[in-house]
Formats: sequence, C-alpha cells, structure tokens
Amino acid sequence: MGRRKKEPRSVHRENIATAASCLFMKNGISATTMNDIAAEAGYSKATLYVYFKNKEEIIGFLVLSSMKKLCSCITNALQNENSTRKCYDTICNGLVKYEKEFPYYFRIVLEKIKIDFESTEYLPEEKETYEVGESIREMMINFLKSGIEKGDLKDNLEIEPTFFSFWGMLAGVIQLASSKEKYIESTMGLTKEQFLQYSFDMLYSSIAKSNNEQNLSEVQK
Amino acid sequence: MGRRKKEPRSVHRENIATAASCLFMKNGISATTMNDIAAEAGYSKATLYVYFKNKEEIIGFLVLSSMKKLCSCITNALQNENSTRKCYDTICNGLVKYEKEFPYYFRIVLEKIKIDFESTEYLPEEKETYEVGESIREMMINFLKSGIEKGDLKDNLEIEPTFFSFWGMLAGVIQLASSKEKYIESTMGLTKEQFLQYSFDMLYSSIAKSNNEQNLSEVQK
Amino acid sequence: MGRRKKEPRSVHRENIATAASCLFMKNGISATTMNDIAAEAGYSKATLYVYFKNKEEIIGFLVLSSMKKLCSCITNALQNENSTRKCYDTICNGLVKYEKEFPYYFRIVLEKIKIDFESTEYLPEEKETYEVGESIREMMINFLKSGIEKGDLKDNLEIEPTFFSFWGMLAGVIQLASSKEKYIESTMGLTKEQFLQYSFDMLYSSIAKSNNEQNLSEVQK
Amino acid sequence: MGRRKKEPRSVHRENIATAASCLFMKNGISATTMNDIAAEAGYSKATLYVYFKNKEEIIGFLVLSSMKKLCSCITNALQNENSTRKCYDTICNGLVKYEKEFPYYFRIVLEKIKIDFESTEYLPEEKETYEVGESIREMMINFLKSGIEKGDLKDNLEIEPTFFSFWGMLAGVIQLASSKEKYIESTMGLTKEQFLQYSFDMLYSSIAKSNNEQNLSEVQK
DNA sequence: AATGAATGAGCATTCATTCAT
DNA sequence: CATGAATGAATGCTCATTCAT
Repeated sequence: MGRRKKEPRSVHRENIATAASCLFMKNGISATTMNDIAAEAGYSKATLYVYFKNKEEIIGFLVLSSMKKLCSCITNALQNENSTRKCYDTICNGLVKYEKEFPYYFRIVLEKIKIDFESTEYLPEEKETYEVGESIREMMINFLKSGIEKGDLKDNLEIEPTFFSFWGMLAGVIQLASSKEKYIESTMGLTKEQFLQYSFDMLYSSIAKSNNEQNLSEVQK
Repeated sequence: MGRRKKEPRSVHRENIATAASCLFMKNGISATTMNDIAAEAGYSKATLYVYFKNKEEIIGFLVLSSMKKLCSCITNALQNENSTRKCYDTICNGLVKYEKEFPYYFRIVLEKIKIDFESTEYLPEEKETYEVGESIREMMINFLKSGIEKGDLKDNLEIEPTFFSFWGMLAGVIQLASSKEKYIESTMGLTKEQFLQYSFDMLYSSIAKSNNEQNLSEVQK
Repeated sequence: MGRRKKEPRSVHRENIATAASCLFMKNGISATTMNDIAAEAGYSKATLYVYFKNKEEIIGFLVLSSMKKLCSCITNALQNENSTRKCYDTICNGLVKYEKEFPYYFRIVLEKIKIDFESTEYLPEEKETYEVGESIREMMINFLKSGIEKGDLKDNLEIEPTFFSFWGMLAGVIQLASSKEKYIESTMGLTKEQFLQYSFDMLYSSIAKSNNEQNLSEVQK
Repeated sequence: MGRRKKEPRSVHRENIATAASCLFMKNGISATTMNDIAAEAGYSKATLYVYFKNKEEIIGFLVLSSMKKLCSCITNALQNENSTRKCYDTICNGLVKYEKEFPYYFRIVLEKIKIDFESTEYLPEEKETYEVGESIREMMINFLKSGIEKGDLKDNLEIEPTFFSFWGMLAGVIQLASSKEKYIESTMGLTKEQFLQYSFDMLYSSIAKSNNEQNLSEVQK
C-alpha cells in the first residue's frame, strides 16, 4: 500500500478528524468506532493512534475546531459595522450553520464540557476549548452592551444572564428545529429555516427596546 | 424460584422501569447495563426480556411515562383557572422539575425520537408517545390562544410556531442551566433557579402584550 | 452448540482452569490468550468471564490449587511416621512433581506474590494462597524441629532461616534441573532425576547431624 | 539528522543496551516497549532495528554482557590466591551483586536459554553466551577441584553434579531472598544480607570437609 | 546511516440478547 | 413464569516490526 508523501502532522490530524466528523454526523459519536474512522480516513487503525491519543482526543479536536469556526463566524458578524438587528441575525444564522455542520458537538459544547471550576487541571486542548468559549461569551456580551448603548436593546437587561438565556434558547430551538424538521414542515407548513426565523424574531423581541419595525429581520421586511 | 406473587405484567414492567430509571439517572443511559437493571430490580436478567423486548423498549417506556407526568403537570397548571402568567410559570416550573427528574429523557424526547412521518410503522409504544406529545402540544396551543383572547399575549402571534419556538427555547435554557449550574453560580452569582426565572421572564416578554407589571413573575414582584 | 448440563460452578471453573494450566505449561502464561483458553476448554470466550473475573483470577486460582496439592503432598509425607530422611525425600520429590505439573506457578509462588505486609488488603483468594503458604511453612518448620529432636538434624540450626534457605535452594535446583535437563544429560550423563537426587543428598548433608549412612537416600543405598 | 559522530556500531549497541537495561530493571522486560527504549536511548525506534535484529536480541545482548561481568567477577575471586572459603564467599557475593544489578537476566540465564543441544543452529550471540557459561562452569569446577585438593572440601564430591546443584541452589536462594526481602525481615528479623550469609554457610557445610571453624564466613567469625 | 511513517495482528474485556429447562 | 447459562460480536487500544526515503 502506497505510503503517503511526507505531509505535516496537522494534515493527517485533519484527515482523520474530517473522516470522524463525517461518520459522527451520519451515525452518532458512540456508534462510530475507531475501526470505522480508520477505514473512512484510509488509514490503518493503529495510525489513528499515532495522530490522536484516543477517541476522546478526536472528539475534543472536533469540538475545538468547530468552536473556532463558530467563533470566527461571530467575530465576522460583529466586526462589520452593522445594525444591531443585522448582527443578531448573522449570529443566529451562524449558530444554525454550526449546528448543521456539527450537530453532535453542539450538544457536547453545551453539556459535556461541564467545566469544573474547582479543578484547575486543564489539559491544553481543554484549556483552548474553554478559552474559545470565553471569547465567544465576551463578544456576545459586547454585542449586547453596544446594542443597549445604541438604544436598540432594552436598557434594563442584565447582561450576563441575558446572554446565557439567549444562548440556551437559541441552542434549544435550533436543535429542536433540526431534529423535528419534518414534523415542523408537516404541522406548520414551514421550512426549518422559516420556522427558525420566526423563533429568532420572537427571541429578539424579548430583548429589543420596543416593538417597532427595526425588530423585523430582513426576511420579514 | 417463584419469587413474586402472580402479579400483572404491568407491575413487573413498572418495577423494572423504576429500577432502570434510577440507574439511568445515577450513571447515564448507556453506562447502565441490563445486568445492572436486573440486579437493581431484583429480577434475573432474562426476565427483563420477558417484560421488555430490549433495552430500547425500557427507555421508550420511561420516555413515555415521563411524558405522561409532564403532561399531567401541564394539565393541572392549565385546568385551575389561573392568570396567563401564573399558568406560564407553572408550566415552566413543570419543565424544570421534569428535567431534574428525567434529565436523560429530556434530551431523548427532544432529539432521539426523530419521528419519521414518512414511515407509518409506529410501534404501539411509539404511537402513544407521539400521542402524549400531541396532547401536550394541544394544551399549550390552547393556552396560547386563551392568553391571546384574554389580551395577555400579543395578538399577532402565530400559534403553532410560537409554541414550537417556545418549547425549544425553554428546553434549551433549562438544559443549559442544568449542565452549567456551577458556571452560572460562579460567573453571575445566581442560583440555577434564579437564573431560570430570569430566562422565563425574558421569554415571556417576547410573547406578552406589553411590558407592564403583569409580565413579572410572582418571584419578581 | 449443545449447552452443557447444569453443572456446578466449580466444575466449570475446574474445566477452564485445567485448560488454562495445560496451555500455560505448553506456551507460558503471557503467551496464552483468553481466546486460547476458551478454545481449549470448549467454552466461548465470554463464558470464561462468567466463571472468572479475568485472566489474573485464572492464574490466581491455579496458583492456589497447585499450592494446595503441594501442601497435601507435604502433609502426607509428614503424617506417616517416617524417618527424617524418608520425609525429606518425600518432600523433595513432592516439589519435583509440583514443578513438573505447574512449572510456571513455581516461579509465581516464589516471586510474584510479593506479599505486601504493609497493606492488609488481601483479596479472599490471595488470602487463602497466603494461608496455604503459611501452612506449608509451619509443617516444614515442625519437620525440622522434630528432626532435631530425633537427633537426625544438626541441633544448632536456626529453624526459620534454615527452612527458608532450604526452600529457596530446592526451588532453585529443581528449576535448573528442569530447564537444563538436556544439558545435564549430555554433560554429566545423568537423568534429571538422578541429578536431583544428588542435589537433595548434598543439601541434606548440610542439615544432617553427621555424615553417617542415614544421610543417604533410599536410592543411593 | 546527523546526530552522533560516526561511531562504531558497538557504541550504538552499547547505548541502546544500556537504555534497555535501565528500563528493564525499572519496569520489567515485557513492560518495556521498543518505544521506551528508543526514547531512553535517544534514538529513533527504527534505528534500534539497525543495531539489533529485534527485542529478543537486545535481551540476549544484555544477558551476555551481564554474564561476562559475572564471569570476570568470578575470575577475580579465583585468581587471587585466597582460601577456599574466601573464594566461596566472593563467588556468592558476586552472584548476589549480579542479581541485584540484573534481576531479570538472572532468571533468563537460568531458564529461558534452554539451549537445545540437538539443534546446532546457534546464532553467534547465543554461542558466545554459551561459551561464557562454559567458562564460568570450568572455573567453578576448578575451584571445586582445588578445594578438594587442598583438603578443604569433601573428597567424595562428584564435581560436575556438585557444581550444578550448587549453582541452582545459590540462584534459588538469592532469588527468594530478593523477592521476599520484606517477608524475611518481618518473619526472621534478618536483613536480606544476613539471611543470605546464613544460607551460604549452610550450603558450604554441605561441601566442606568437616564442620570446623574454617566453614564459617568472615562475617560469622 | 538514520528515521518518520505506517501497520498487521492481537488482546483483554464487555454486553445485549437467546434459549433450554 | 422465570431464569441460569452461554455467547457472538464488538471495542478501544498496543506494540514489535517494516520500509521508503
């Protein structure tokens, strides 16, 4: 079997992670075996262990890299000097895209990483994951603050809890939309996207200052 | 060994399910083996298969029975002629209680049962689960309708999507609060309950007619 | 595959242990896999784990049962009212037989069980192994004492160290004879048995009172 | 990467063997991987295979080199014109030192190298090992002969079997003392060294002419 | 000469499930 | 009805060894 050209370690990690991601998405994480990943990636099973310590590390790698993507998506949304509402929509859509690409990490990011604030023993990778998470949090908080300053968002919002509620709710509704897509279509006659847009509007109205036209998304207008 | 008096099948199912539920909650679903369940329930492992087709069916049974509890909780909330806001709070708290009691089914109910509307092959149990779900949906929809009629909720709400968004968001924020309890405490100095109350208020404001006092929960008042 | 008749647990343990013992002897312990044992015993691999917690426990079981045999062999040798020398020979031959039957445990018994006198956490099986060992020690010590009393053995022997030296030496020479059997034959023209007899005589002379005829084994006479 | 100056093959073998020896002693032979050895020696894993055919050969090399050390130790003991007893003690202590330094080869030397006298296919290394062994044997035999001639040892000793018994017994008691050091201390209140001295005395008395003072070691005197 | 890269062949262990009694 | 007994099929992981460069 032809050995690969000497490619940097990171390429192999990427290859393996991509294969894993693909299978995780198709069959779920725990139903995907290292054997499967090896086959999909075109490596021998033992080679997987050359590039990743174990399955856990593959998952961690994917979680981290997915969070990075989400992070840069949000960064972009906020960097361009857009209206509060425009930013909001971009963030929401970023999350939707993220969930579509990494449905399983969505959950992991939200649940599994029950960061233990007592123990400061972070593995380097865990640490980075945590940092990216914090970075997202900061951006979101700045977004909320600036929205308030601009007069777009209610000024009696408590920033931190608002962000957290917000985050949980978006995650919840996106997951629901994703898993019940067909149900939504058949019951409401809405595509998943339409439904989510409605949800995002609804959620926005809970933080927006008043119910004027600016609260409507581009789509609605 | 004739261990138990001849008791109806349902009693045995209940016994087994109770044991399973207990272990699921303690150790998670996939970490709980049929062996564990048998031991906990005081039956032989083979007997489990007399009363349940397989592990899956035990889970399904628990999902169903948990949904029934949730359903009756909501029923109660709505039957007593309370204010819209009161009902809302009761429903929210019902969900919180549900998540606390059945953390694993919460997720399953929301995700795993990707009911396939194409395939009409419902197992009887699945069908019942579906029906209970529909029943909850109906009640919630009636709740929204009556809230609108009473003038408590916005009258431009699209009932179905509102309900669905609502449901997803509540689920999301409850799960988040549950898995990041410590984080919430250390970052915001709020208990899980306080945080959730804030979230519920926030969400309510997105469906309530105006920002007057009635939008505040009992607690806030 | 025909299920076995309902036989007591101990029978299965015996079957498995016998198969394992057989393979251990042929190929060594670490070269023998659970697969091999299962095949040899005519059980499925999973069944092995029904009767033994793990490979370690199989080894422990064999060590223990081999020690029991050795113990009863020594018991017999000492119970019959024989001359000191007769007893001595019987003990030696018991050890030879033991080594022939359980070559690997011989080493394990002597080395692996580095009983940790600090920790009192004995597993039940370990405890029994230890007890059988102690029982052998006691018998041997009584043998030495009685030999001294009878005037057959030197009366300035320090019992405990003598026993221990004795034991180590016997073990050493038996192992050597066993592993270098061919070498012994080709170099000295002696069978393993003849060689060992010589060794035993030599060793006996180091504890026997004087170099008179009673120090000769039956064979030599 | 030209890491080292072009050094002769033997230097690399030595480096690798030293690293291996170090790890073998710390963790045992089978628990030491080629990876470990490579890391410890500062070579790449593949390079190990440039200098040694396989793990087996590394072990063989170490066995041989350890035997050489033992051999020269014995040579020294016998070259200096000492009393029989003095030589005896030196030899015994040489073995003790050897066991301390190479606990794992001790066993291997005694057991694993079941030199097959039928097959004449010696690998060169095996042959050398055999030769060193023979050389040790010769010296010991000369020692015994000279002891007899000097009138220190019994004159009815059969030289070859005596040597072999002797060897096995010493090995046995040294191994026992080493693995049960704590047990010896707690049961007999003797250090390993004290116990072994007792054993060596005991063994000497089985070959020494009579039980006069010369049979006592320096220590005892 | 030296090695980075890759892997085949295993291994102990687990677990949901079946079936004869 | 209840179950003791048995197991097929996996699973994550390891390691000595090979080979192209």
